[in-house]
Amino acid sequence: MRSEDIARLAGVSRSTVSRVINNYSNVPEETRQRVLKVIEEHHYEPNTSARVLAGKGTDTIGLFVVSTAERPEVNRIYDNSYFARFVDAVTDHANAKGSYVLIHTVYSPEDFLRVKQAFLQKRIDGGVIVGSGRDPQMVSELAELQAPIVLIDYDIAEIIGSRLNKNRLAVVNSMDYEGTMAVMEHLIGLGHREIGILAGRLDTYSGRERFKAYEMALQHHGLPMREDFILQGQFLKEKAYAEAERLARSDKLPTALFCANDDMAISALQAFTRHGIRVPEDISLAGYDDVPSASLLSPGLTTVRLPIYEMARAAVESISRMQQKKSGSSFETVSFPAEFIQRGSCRSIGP
Amino acid sequence: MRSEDIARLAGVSRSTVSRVINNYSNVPEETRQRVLKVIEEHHYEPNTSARVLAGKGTDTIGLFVVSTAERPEVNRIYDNSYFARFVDAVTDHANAKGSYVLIHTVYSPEDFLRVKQAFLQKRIDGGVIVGSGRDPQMVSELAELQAPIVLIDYDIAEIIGSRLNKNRLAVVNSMDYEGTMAVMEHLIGLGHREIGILAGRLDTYSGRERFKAYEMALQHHGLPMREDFILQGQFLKEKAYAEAERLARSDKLPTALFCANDDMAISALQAFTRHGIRVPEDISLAGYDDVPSASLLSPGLTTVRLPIYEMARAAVESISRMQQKKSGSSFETVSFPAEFIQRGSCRSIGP
DNA sequence: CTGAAAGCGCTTACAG
DNA sequence: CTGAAAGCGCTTACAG
Repeated sequence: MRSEDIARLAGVSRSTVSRVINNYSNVPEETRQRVLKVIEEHHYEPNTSARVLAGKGTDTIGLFVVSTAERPEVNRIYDNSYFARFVDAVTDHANAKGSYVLIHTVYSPEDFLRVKQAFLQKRIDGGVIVGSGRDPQMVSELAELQAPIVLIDYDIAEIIGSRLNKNRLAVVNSMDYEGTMAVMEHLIGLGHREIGILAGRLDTYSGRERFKAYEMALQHHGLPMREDFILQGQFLKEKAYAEAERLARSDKLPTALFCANDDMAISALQAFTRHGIRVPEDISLAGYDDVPSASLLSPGLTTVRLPIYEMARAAVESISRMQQKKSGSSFETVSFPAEFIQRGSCRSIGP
Repeated sequence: MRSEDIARLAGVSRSTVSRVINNYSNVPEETRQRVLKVIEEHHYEPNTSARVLAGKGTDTIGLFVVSTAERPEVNRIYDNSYFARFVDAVTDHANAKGSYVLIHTVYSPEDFLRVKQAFLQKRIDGGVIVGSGRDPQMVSELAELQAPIVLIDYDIAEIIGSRLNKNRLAVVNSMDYEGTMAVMEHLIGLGHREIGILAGRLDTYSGRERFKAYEMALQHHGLPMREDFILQGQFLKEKAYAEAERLARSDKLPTALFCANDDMAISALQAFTRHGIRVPEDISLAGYDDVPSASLLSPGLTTVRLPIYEMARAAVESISRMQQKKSGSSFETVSFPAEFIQRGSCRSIGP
């Protein structure tokens, strides 16, 4: 069934059918109703490819999850609490406002080609990129696409300082520095002076911010920063487990360990438990993100809630806003506050 | 940049450009290379809408998550461990074989209209439906679409028995009955004779199968089935919490409670803990699905691993297979075994 | 208010 | 081996 069939059945031209579909005002109510009736009766839906080819939007936003560090042979985004939640949140917001979401994950250069293709082949009206990390090459290639793009968790300074095309580009972050600061102040307030960190990927904006805040907090309070208390977990569960295990086997434990995300904190907890180190009795533990499991552990994990839902909403809204304004170079940026969440995994240590 | 530009630059016609893009064999190597070179240099990508309109596939599969029972005003798929994992798994498999995934969730009739539109508007080559439950109306509307469709977790008998168009329709399930049986046998083997159930949605295939197996196991072993030990949780966390709480307050507890999914088991655990009922000392608890949190709880949750990854792979492969064969009515169906996983939440009770 | 016509950017018989 | 042309199903100036 094509618009031509509808036109014939309703006794009008294809032009008129198109006008009622696209809500043109200059169609008499009587005609509109007649056409609408035929459309309904035949469950007619206009072919999207034809509409897009004729100049309409796709009503689809792309969502691209970049995770080049993981091993492609294993489960891909599957099992990564952080990414999975972004996918869900973006989908929810986009669907709620009537857009479809086109998803592709990126684990390899070929995968990245697929995201560029999604734009170049005009499959989407704009795209949200999660996890571009510190890949200026990737970001500049995306910016050249000239399509509405939202980067989630990306260093704004890097964009401002670059020769990047900032036209129709937006960045959505959360306040990782402040969030981490809250954890550190909490720990220090509880009397901890030997605080370690299980750091995330430092080629990631959030990874760097969380690390910086850790350093700053120690420095601010005149606390020592010990090399052996700095573990590189790279936001990966296995890596974090190995690092925590290494710490567990060493002769000296910090009294508290801040983990740059919950997945790593949970891995650390498992490693500690396996080595007979109790949380929080022997070591206090804090995470970041507030994944669903965080509240289920015993003790509950003290952490920071990452405002994923709000960030996803901002990203989706940003895309449609940028899509509206064809002209001018808009460069939006938002940063959402994160909420410190105190549970039982950190204890007070007396003097 | 359009194919015409490439043609001009390469000194050939659009026909030839199209032939090299589509890998026609009758293009001399020399010509092919010349065209390819121009394409590369200009980062040319053919417009998908035009290709589709001219008869090519969309290289996109739809993924539709139906969850009409939840309240739409709250977070949507976000926070539902089961659905989120399917989304991830299907995306991974589809992306790995070069397909995009178009997602839309369904919480209302309007949302369902959007999934039908995805087919009718020719946005996708086929679709995977998760959670259609026992909605014959929905399923028959989908079947009429005549597009490759895979139903996940749907009663095959209902399709066989119906006048449904089974052309290019497939069903992917897991062996819920057997999986539940394994849990029940385990419980009974541990000496439990008073076993309750926190049931899932009975308008869902898996919900019914798990309930049936529960009944059958009791019956087979001559154990009583007590009304007050049958709780309706509907696969919903809050509902499960409330029901578990009601049980906790009653004067008589079963010695073991089988929960039709892990989310509900976790809710029950929380409710019990809140009421001073210990697991497994006061009551043994088992779940289903093996969500990531299941192994993190203390005690670890005894459960059944739902083979989501394998099911997703089968669904994706099924779509492409059905898409190939244009002719004949194919009706595929697969059911994956589920694996019983013993952890610490069920204890042996002596005679 | 409305229709004929051009155009969107491809693909693929068809003819040579 | 290759090009001209028709066709995919819409939308939107344009003219009336």
